[in-house]
Amino acid sequence: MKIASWNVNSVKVRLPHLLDFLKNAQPDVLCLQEIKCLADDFPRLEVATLGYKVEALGQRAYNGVAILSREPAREIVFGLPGDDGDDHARYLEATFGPSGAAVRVASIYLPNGNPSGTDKFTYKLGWMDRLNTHAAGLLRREIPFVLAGDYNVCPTDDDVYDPVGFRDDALCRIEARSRFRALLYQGLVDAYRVFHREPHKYTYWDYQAGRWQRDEGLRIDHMLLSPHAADRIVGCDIDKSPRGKERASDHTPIWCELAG
DNA sequence: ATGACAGTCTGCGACTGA
Repeated sequence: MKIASWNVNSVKVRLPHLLDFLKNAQPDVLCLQEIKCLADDFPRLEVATLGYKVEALGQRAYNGVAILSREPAREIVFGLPGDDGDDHARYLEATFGPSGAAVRVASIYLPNGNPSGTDKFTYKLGWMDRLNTHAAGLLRREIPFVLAGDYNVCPTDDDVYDPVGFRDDALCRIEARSRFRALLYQGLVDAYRVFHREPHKYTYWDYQAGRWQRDEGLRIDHMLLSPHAADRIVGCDIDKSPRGKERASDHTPIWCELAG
């Protein structure tokens, strides 16, 4: 099962690139973030022509997550549990694959949290605490799962082109990094690091100041695997080709492949 | 450095993102 994740920064604008990616990468499951539209406005017919079904949690103008899949999603959860007052469309989770090799997959769009020291930063940290609590519940069920998406966290200085300049950025603050590590300490595996040890590999490059051309980016899109899912991993990589296109998203896809 | 870039709607400027 090939699972991919991509912050498309508007699914309407990125539709041609999305269709190209589905044709080229052929994922079984694709998690999307920042679709920036209502679920009813997702271009379902266009992706259906390529054989993909859509589950989406959207909102007007901002945020919004979706999961595309060849086979229908089961047992869908809309929204990250733990705060009934949270109305941001940032979390969608469902089960995919045959019952003998089922995988629970979540598409997550973790809050950015900038500027640090504001209510936005507090919201980010609270969201990460809820994600840790939710992951603990998933682990107790002993179902293989993959938490895929835009975490808005650079786990270490190796994941930032300018660690000094980003020292006080919400993406690099110790409060965010410690909560990301808490996910790892629960037993989750950073799929990319299973296969790639080298520093300065990125999934995001700012539109400004020629960051893409200079390869000055951030590694903030991650696929965290439960131990049972990690047992099955046979590959993981960042696909840089969509970022180089005209009118690209500022993020590029990451994917992993699980046996079975 | 008042900045850059890109998306959305409140729309031809303001807000958000990372």
